[in-house]
Amino acid sequence: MDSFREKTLAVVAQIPKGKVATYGQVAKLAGSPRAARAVGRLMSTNTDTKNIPCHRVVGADGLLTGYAYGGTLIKHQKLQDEGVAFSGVRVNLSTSLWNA
DNA sequence: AAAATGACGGTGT
DNA sequence: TACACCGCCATTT
Repeated sequence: MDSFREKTLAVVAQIPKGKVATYGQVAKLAGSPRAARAVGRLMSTNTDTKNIPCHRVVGADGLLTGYAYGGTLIKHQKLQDEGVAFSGVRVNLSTSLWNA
């Protein structure tokens, strides 16, 4: 499928370890700069956690959201374990934002 | 085919 | 700075 969801999943799969991307960034790379919502929806419905590191996708301000596997706590834990810098409850985008 | 939903984002109050 | 509302896009029912 060449659907937007396939592209989105592909983009997320390209996020390097120790880095994170915002929904808006992923959506933009997928081909629709305003499809941040669509991206999040796809993650929640598909939960391709085995193939897609959705835990590396955070909000525009670095705030962790959702994560259908075990909540934001697991997401936060995984990111931190990968070397992502955290600023309290949110990711330090200044140092851990994925620069495509 | 149409309406509703959702892990967002930006702006306004 | 915090809360609320509207707008955007794609998927699902």
